[in-house]
This record gives sequence, C-alpha cells and structure tokens, in this order.
Amino acid sequence: MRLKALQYLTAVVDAGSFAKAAVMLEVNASTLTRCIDALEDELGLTLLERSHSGVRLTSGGTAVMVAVRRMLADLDAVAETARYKSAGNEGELKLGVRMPPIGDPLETLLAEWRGHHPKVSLTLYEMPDHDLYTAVENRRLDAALVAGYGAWPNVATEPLFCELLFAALPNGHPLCARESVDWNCLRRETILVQDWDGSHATREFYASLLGIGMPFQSHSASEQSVLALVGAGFGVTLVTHGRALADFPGVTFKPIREPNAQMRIELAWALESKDAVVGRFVSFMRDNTRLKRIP
Amino acid sequence: MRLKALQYLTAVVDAGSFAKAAVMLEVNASTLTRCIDALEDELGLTLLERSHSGVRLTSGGTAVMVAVRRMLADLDAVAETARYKSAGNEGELKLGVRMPPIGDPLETLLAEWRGHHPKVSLTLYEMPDHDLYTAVENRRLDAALVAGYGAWPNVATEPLFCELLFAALPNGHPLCARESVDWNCLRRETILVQDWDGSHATREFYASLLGIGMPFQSHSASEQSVLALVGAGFGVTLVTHGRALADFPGVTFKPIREPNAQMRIELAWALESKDAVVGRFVSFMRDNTRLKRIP
DNA sequence: CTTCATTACGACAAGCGTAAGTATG
DNA sequence: CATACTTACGCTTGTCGTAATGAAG
Repeated sequence: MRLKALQYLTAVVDAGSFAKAAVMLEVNASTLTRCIDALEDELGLTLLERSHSGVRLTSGGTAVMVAVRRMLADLDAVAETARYKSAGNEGELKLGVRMPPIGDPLETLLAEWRGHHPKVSLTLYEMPDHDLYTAVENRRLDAALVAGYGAWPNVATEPLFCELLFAALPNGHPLCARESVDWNCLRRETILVQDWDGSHATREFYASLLGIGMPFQSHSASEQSVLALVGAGFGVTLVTHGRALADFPGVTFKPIREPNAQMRIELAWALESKDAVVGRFVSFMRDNTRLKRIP
Repeated sequence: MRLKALQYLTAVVDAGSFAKAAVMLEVNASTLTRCIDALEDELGLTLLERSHSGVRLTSGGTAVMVAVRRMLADLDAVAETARYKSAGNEGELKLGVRMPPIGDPLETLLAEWRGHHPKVSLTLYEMPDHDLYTAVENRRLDAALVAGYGAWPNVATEPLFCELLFAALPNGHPLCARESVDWNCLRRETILVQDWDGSHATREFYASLLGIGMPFQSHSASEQSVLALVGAGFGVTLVTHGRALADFPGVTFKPIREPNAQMRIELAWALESKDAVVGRFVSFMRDNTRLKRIP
C-alpha cells in the first residue's frame, strides 16, 4: 500500500471530486485515478462511486476513511516527534559527575541548561572518574564531567574549565598566617576526606595530589560536616574555589600555590553517540564555558 | 515519507541489525541502508546508531518508533477494515418497501439475511412505489422492494417473487359460497382501504387492479382494524397470500381468479452503487428467492 | 579474516504528465 | 459542448540487487 495513495484518497474525498483534488494537490487527475484504482484493487473494496458530478464514498469507503484519517494523523505525529526531538527539546540525559564534588561553575551551567531545555530530564550520577569513563563507554551514561586524565577509546572529551583547589584550615592554625600554602606544608596535617560510600575515590584523588602515605581520615558525612570538623580542629581538607568563596565559621580558606592544585574538568561523551540531545548538551557546554575557562 | 521505509525501520530495530533484518525481509542490506538513510535525512534526526555489532536506537529514535508503531498498527487497521467490509459483513442498508404491505416471503427473507449478516444494520422505509424509485435513484435508499412496473433510469431491478392477492369477505357474504372470485364480482362491493398517511398509495394500487371509479373507503387504521371492519360487514378488502393463510374471526378469504391478482415484487437498487453491502444484499435476495418464485 | 554497514553502478520497474477517449447533463 | 473521469503512451524518476569499499572485532 502506498502512503501517497491514502493521502490522495483523503484529498479526493474532501474535495468531492477528482478534478478539484487534482487542482489542490497540483497533480494531474489521471494520477489520482490510477492511485485510487490501485488502492481499491489492493484492498479488494470499492471506496468511491464515480459519477460525472464528482464522487461519493461507499459505506465501506466511509469505514476505511476513518482508519485512513487516523493513520495519517499518526503519520504527522511521526514527523512532529522527529522535528521536536531533532531540536533536542526533549529527551533524557544521564550525566555522570566525578565524586569529589565539583562546585559553582557546574551548578550555574546546569541551571542554564535546564532553562534552555526544560523538557530534557537530566539525571546526575556521581561516581569515581574511572567508573565515569567506563560508564560513558558502555553507554550507561550519555555524558560525564571528568577530570581530564587522558584519552579513552570511543570516548570524546572536551576541556570545559578548571576548578582551583583551596585548603580549608581551622581558624588560628599556624598556616592561616600565610598568604598561601603548598603541598609540602599540608603534608604535616591530618587530611579529612569526605567519603560517602566507601569508594575512596576522593581519598585517591587527594593522594594523587599530595602523594601516598598521608594521614587521611575518611568521614562518611557531608561537606558541611567535614568543614565543621575542620573548624573544630580535627584536621584540614581541600575544597573547590566556589566553596572557598563562602565563609564557614571557624574555617579559613587559603589558596594553594601548586600548579596541579586544580581539577581540569572535561566533558566526556561516547564518540559514537548520534543522539540529538547529547549533541545539544555538548555544544551547549562548549559554548557556555568558553568565557569561564581558566587557561 | 515512504511507508516501506517505516516498515524496514521497525524490522531493523526489532532484529537489532541491518543484516538480520535483511534476511527476515528477504531484501538486500543495502536497500535497508538506503531507505533508513533517506528516512533519517527527511526527518532531520538520526534514529539509529550504527556499529559493527548491530544498531541501537537513539533517544530520538525511541520516541519516533512509538509513533511509527502506532502508525503501522493503524495501517493494518485500514487493511483489516477493508477486508471486513469487502465481505459485506458490516455496514448499513436502507431498504424501502412498498406501502401496500408485503407479506410472508419478505419477512422470512429479511430474517435469513439478518442471520447471515447480523452486523449490517437494516432500516426499513415504507413509501409508495413511485417514491421508492426516486428514493433509490437519489440514493436516499440503498435498495427497495417494489412492484415491477417498468424500467427506471439509473435503477436496476430484479424480479424476486409474486404475492398472490386474496379477497377478504365477511362470513356469510354471498361470494363466500364460491370457490374463487374475480374483479367483476368485487366491483359491486365497497372496498376498504388501509391508508395510514393519506398517501392514497394503496388506493391507487387497488384502482390499477379493479379499475377507477370504485367505491373505496380509506381508513387510517391498521390491517387488523380494516379486517375487523370487513368482519362487521362494512365491505371487503384485499390481502396478500400470507395474510390469507391465517384465520381472522368473521372473515373468509377467497382466491382471486385473475392473472393480475398478484404483486410482482422486484428488488430495485441504484445501478451506480458500488457498495459491497448492497451487492451482497442483491445477490442474497436473488439466490434465496429462486425457489420461491412463482413464474 | 570474517562480519557488518555503506557506497557505486547498472538494470528494471513504477509513477507521472500529456493527450485522446467516453459518458453525462 | 462543457465537465469529469478514464485509458494509452512515452518519458523521467526512483528503487533494487550486485559488487566493491571501509571499518571493527
């Protein structure tokens, strides 16, 4: 069965004659005759009664037209769905974020994304960097914000911004007198680590910066609680720039004078992804972080 | 948009790869590639992610497939509707019957028709013969049972059966002594006529048999009432053979020995009607009255 | 090296428009 | 005779299969 035949049929029925429909459709009347003849032949049912003053539906044709109109409406729905989806207006996006929580730029970015694409359901998944990569590669995630460690197969990456790290010290701590700190002086301190789920991901990240064999203390608690512990003098911890901008009682934030005291946050997504929503997200992130990037 | 492309798409999605779908559909894989490429191009949306281990739907493709499957289901509904209708299983049939009521053969026939085609809604319209013809010609009726008077334009007719007419006489009437009556002896009687709506159709029919200028008495009452009047001695009337077979208190039925003491009942329908239901009805009536016909 | 998807190319068929035909009012 | 549907014919277009290409496990 040809789609065009069904469209021609409805036009002829609506116009009431082959000739009028031919004008509307800008085709020759003979085309309509042939198409509808073929359709009737295929269906084994006479749909139209031809006369010299137009056409009329048979009772069978009336019944068929009900189904045909519904079918054509669904056809429009197909095109409409495609148009809507191709604009990336709707869909779902599973976004992974690295465990050591990323701060301000991300929140702002996601808020703006949501403003532009309110119909896209965005789900966040927190996991260690390595898991993020494999999840993106396996397509359990559509995209992820990772620390840029290098190239992975089948995963495309794009640098977005850098998060500077700050040291969180108890007020009155000797280091508070200094303008900035470095890894060397922090190595003498007890480092408090937030570790919600025992994954040790944050701990390992800190170890990659400070070196192994440090006196880490993992706490299955919120960042707030960890900072409270810092304020109480239990040790020191590391926070992102965004977090350091806000005051916290009993805690002093100091910049770290080290080249690697930062997280290069990259966007990662599956190379083979042809999803319109993912494409939109990637280009959105690219465009909206251009100004915020720290070289 | 091509219907075949949508069918190919669902096959590929269901099979999970172009190659498997190609085997199922018994087409070449290149055909599928081309069709789906064209479809994606037309929709402006990538539906499938190709890999070397098959294909997967994009999120847009998933959404489109919902609409596509519904569309194809409706397409099946079109074909199914046509198949059902072409068998004449369903529909409506407006059947006109002549005013001087036709008796037994019709009732039996319609009962049988209903038994074979219970889904066809049959509506009866009683009107004078002339109106029946014009109604059929104008397509206000699909078919009609008429007295065969001759050919009408655009109306096909087919003789079905003959209804013999009987005279209904009061018990004890002199004519009751005879085996049969004829027009001549009836012309001396008052002829009671049932005339529901003042159309005088029955009256004119009787006049065509008995001749004009007869003492007719129209009664806007049921056949039962008219026969009661006959039993009370108000006059005589004519009934069909079927009616004469049943007793009526105070009334005697006598055959009429006249060649035209009958109604040749014909089936009439619009020549241009291409309706499957009408066609079924015509051939049904033709087939089921062959044995009952009186030559 | 096999499997799967894509691209190129040629044969074939299908669809369309022009124009002539038929029937009706 | 003007209108409206149908049929016949030739051309264009599109569609399909074969075969070659590319890419990945």
